[in-house]
Amino acid sequence: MDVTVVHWPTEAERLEQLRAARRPRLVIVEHGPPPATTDELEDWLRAPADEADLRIRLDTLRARAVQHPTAVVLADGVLHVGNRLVVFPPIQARLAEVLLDRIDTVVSREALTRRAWPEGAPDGRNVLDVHMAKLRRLLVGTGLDIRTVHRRGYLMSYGADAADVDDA
Amino acid sequence: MDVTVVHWPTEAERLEQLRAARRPRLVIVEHGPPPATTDELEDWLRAPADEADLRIRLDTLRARAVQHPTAVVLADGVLHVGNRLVVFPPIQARLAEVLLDRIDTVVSREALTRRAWPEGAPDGRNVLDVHMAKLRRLLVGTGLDIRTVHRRGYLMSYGADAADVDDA
DNA sequence: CGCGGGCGTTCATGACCAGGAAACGAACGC
DNA sequence: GCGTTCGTTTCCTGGTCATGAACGCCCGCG
Repeated sequence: MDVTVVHWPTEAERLEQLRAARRPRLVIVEHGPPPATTDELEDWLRAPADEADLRIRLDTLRARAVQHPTAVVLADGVLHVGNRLVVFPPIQARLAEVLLDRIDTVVSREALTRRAWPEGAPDGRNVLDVHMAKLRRLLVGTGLDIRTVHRRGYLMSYGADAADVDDA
Repeated sequence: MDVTVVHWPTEAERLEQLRAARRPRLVIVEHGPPPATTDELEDWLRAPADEADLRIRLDTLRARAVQHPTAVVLADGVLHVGNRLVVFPPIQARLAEVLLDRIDTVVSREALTRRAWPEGAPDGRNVLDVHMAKLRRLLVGTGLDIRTVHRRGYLMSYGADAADVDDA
C-alpha cells in the first residue's frame, strides 16, 4: 500500500479519484488553501516542500493505511490482508472466518467451536485454546489481532501489532 | 471539544497527557523531527507557523474530533472509544454501563451496587470502592473520567483528565 | 511397504484473571 | 480534631487460558 503524491489545485481530478478509492495520499499545495477533508488518509504540505518533512508525512500516512488494512478477503483457506497472503489449515481457516465476520465484537468460544467442528467437537477440554494459539501465530505480521475476553470468548481487531513497515 | 496547541520538544510531557486523554492537539515543532504517531487526532507544524495554515489544521483536527465522536458505545463488555477497544470484566462492565448511561450526572452508590450485583451484593463494606478503583484504572487513556461526589455517588464525564494541566 | 509431512488432538505445566477480603491512609465535613 | 466515607494496595482462591511437546492419523510418494 503506497502513498500517492498529488498536486493541488492542478491535479484536482486525480485527487478525487484517490479519495474515492480510499488510497492514502499527500497533497502538495501550490497556492491557495489546501483541499478540505477530515479523512485521516490525506495530508498536505505547502509547495516548496522540505524533503525530510515530506518523507515524514508520507510515513505517517503509510502507517495509518496499514493500521486500517483496507482489504481482508478470505476464501478457500486463504487469507488476504493488505498485500499479504496467508494460508490456513482447515480448522484455523474456519475460526478466522467467524472472527473476521464479527470483527471488533466478542465471539463466544461456543460459537467458535460450532463453526470449527460442524459435526461435533472433540472433547479435549482444551482443543479450542490450542487452535487459537496456532491461529494467533499465523496472524503475526498481518496487522490482525486476537484478544481473549476472559470467560466470554475472543475478539479480533486491527492490531497494535506494529506492522513492520518495509518501504522500498 | 477544543484543540490544544502544544510545543515540541519543550512540552513533551504535556503532549503525553493529551495523548492519553485522547484530546485533539496540534504540535508546534520548534526544532528536530516531529513526534511520531499515527493518531489522527494529532497534527504538527514547523515553528514559525503561518497563522492561516495553523488555523486550517486546527479546524481539521476539530472536525475529526467531532466526527469521530469521542464516541462511546458499549456492548458485551467491550467499550469503544474513538478507535480504541477496551475490554471489561463483568462487574466493571456493568458499572461502566450505568455511568455512561447517565453520563455527567451523579449516580448513587446504591444504584451502582444494584446494577453491578443484580442478585445481591457481597458485603465487604468496601467492595464497590474497590471495583470503582479498578474501573478507573481501566479507563485511563480513554478520555473518560470518574469523579466521586462525596456521600452522593459517582459521576462520569469526558476528561478533566488532562483538561487543566497545571503541573510542576 | 515403509517414510515423512501436515494436521489435529491430548497432556502437563505455568501464567494470568476476576472477584472478595482486609488493612491502612487520605479526604471530607462538621 | 473526630467519626465517617472513600481510595488504593495487597493477598488469597478458584478458575480460565496459553503454550510447548508428544502422539496418532491420514495420505501421497518413492
